[in-house]
Amino acid sequence: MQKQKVTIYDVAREAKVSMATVSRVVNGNTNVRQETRDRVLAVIKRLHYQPNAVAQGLASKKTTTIGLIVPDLTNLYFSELSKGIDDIAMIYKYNIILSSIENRLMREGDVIQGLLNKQVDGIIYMSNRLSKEAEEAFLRTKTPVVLAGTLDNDGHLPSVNIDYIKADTEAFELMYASGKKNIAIAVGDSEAVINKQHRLVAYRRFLEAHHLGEGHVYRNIQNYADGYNLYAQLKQEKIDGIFVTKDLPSAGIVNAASEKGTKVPEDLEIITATATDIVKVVRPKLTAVKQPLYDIGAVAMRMLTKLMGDEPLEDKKVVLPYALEKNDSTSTR
Amino acid sequence: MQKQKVTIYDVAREAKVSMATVSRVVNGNTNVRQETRDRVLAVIKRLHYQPNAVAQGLASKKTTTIGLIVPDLTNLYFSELSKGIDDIAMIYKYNIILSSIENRLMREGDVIQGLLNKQVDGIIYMSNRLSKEAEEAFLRTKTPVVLAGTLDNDGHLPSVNIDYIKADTEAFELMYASGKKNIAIAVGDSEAVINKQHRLVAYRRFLEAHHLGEGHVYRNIQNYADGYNLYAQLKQEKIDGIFVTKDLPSAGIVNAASEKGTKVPEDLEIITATATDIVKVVRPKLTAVKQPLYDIGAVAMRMLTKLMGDEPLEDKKVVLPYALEKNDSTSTR
DNA sequence: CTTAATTGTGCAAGCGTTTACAGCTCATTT
DNA sequence: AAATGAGCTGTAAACGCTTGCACAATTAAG
Repeated sequence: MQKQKVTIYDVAREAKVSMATVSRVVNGNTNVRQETRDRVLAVIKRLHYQPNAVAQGLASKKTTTIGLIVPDLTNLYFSELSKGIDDIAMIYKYNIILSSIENRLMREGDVIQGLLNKQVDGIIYMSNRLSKEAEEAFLRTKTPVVLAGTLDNDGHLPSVNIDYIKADTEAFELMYASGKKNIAIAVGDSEAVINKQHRLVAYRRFLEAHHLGEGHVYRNIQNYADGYNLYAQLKQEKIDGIFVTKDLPSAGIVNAASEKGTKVPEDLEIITATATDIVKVVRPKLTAVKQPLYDIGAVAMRMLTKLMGDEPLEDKKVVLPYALEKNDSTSTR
Repeated sequence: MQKQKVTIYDVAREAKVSMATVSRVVNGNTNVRQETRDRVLAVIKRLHYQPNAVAQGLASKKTTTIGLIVPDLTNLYFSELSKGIDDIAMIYKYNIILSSIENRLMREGDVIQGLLNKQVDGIIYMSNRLSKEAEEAFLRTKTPVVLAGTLDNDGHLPSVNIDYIKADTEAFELMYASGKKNIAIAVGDSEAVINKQHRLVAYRRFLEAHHLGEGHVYRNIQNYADGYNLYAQLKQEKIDGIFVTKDLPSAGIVNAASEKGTKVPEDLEIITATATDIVKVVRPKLTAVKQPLYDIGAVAMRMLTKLMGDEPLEDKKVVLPYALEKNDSTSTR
């Protein structure tokens, strides 16, 4: 990169004003005579002047950039969230630095430190699991942080979610209502806060409420193949209803069941916790908890803009409504 | 943001050296005595000094940040590409500024200018369609640009792709070989370079080669519903084979066909141009062109690092191999 | 033991902005 | 007519770092 072509200084010289005045014009400061403003704007246009955001960042200590921490973009759950974040960020003219924490090339703490070094004005974090080092880094820094579709253990950090316990309970009860008695749950990362402290808790409470015994918890069910392969075990353990936290494994189960002659929903009901496009592609269509992913992202970003602008937050923990979308993998009765 | 806690100046004072030396240590410059280096490193550690990347950027004119322009992250095609880019970027310690150009809140030229103002060291652009204003902006700037899974009209910009004409032809021939005579094509944006100058050209050539007449081109087939609704028309026009550029519409067609009693692949064969997870979820499984999306992204990013480091490029246009994955939506014979 | 070459280190001038603060010009008030 | 104050504009000091240049210290060569 060579020396910048046109700087604020060039504009100042051409417009016969000081850099300060040019800066004021660029930043929309009102304390500039209309006539002067017009002259400066004309020069800016003529010279194609564009402010150097890095220099602005250094001088003003604001970069209008936020960090977005995400485990896996190819997961529709996170990409939908990202879209909501991105749209609101664009409205408020923030750029997003994307930081993937999926591959273990870099420690999560270093990723966050890198963002902080770039002087981001704020951070949005999403992951099934808030790592200890991330949590510590967040509590240490003064840079605002919001969790989107993610929960921390002690609830210190601002976050946006749905009521997972309520949603899951509703799902379990739906299957129970159609007569299923051997209802299981399949989760991805069983140590993730959402699973450990919400989904699995809901499951246990459900079992107790109806005296259904120990139940069946399947862990580490992450992708299509995991679901497909899980089917054999479900059959063996005579599972007649299952709640699956991820969309792809749900599709795997359904497809395996269809191939092996198990009727869905008559012999096996399935509800998935994340309604994505997958849900309508697979046959039978999956009954699913429809999370307002886009909105979760959008609200999280809006919260972050408030925090970055030192505005007060009404609620630190925002809970958005969900819907249980009844399709063909549960009985319609 | 308050004034930075620990600056290079603090470290210099504590270590009894000049800022210049601290800077050299931080940047791994070899011209520092081991003893001095150790002393400085010790102080850095003790004070938890972290360099301010914005100041570094201003002084060095390098931000170790690249811009990534993408139309829609929830599209698996782009998120797979992004993953490849991200991984390589991380290896080379570049951060990624994500810029979505899907919503029309901002003109594409402004998005690019914003990236340039942030002094990104390079840009990777992906989109079905390289807009005129983007192309002009790219040719004007000295900042290196690489296209990933995208083509420009005149081939001036470095890019990474597969041979679409070859892949599509292979797909058409596969259907022709199983006896289909009324083969159609369904594209998303028919004005996109890839479609207009590659896929549709391949289609026309195929028709001519086998004297199949005018053929049928369906345009603007973008999502699941578009595909689902297209089925009626296919039936009416007695289409017996179709090549679809996107994955979700393909699934829509298959599902509609199954519901309406059309047998796939006996009565209707379908090949999709982009093999994503969707392909294996839908039944029958879709025959698909498997593009090496991750690799396209990775290679594009690697090319960009070379351009940013002023290294020479062996090839300006990289063409990666693809595979035609034969599944159940084409006859196995 | 001088002289030349090779490190190692500091000085200070940037990089392109923002932003107190001060000062100047006029209109308004007394 | 002097004083007050509002509205504009300029001066210059940051912001935190890199880097060319000069010079000191060390080592190698003659």
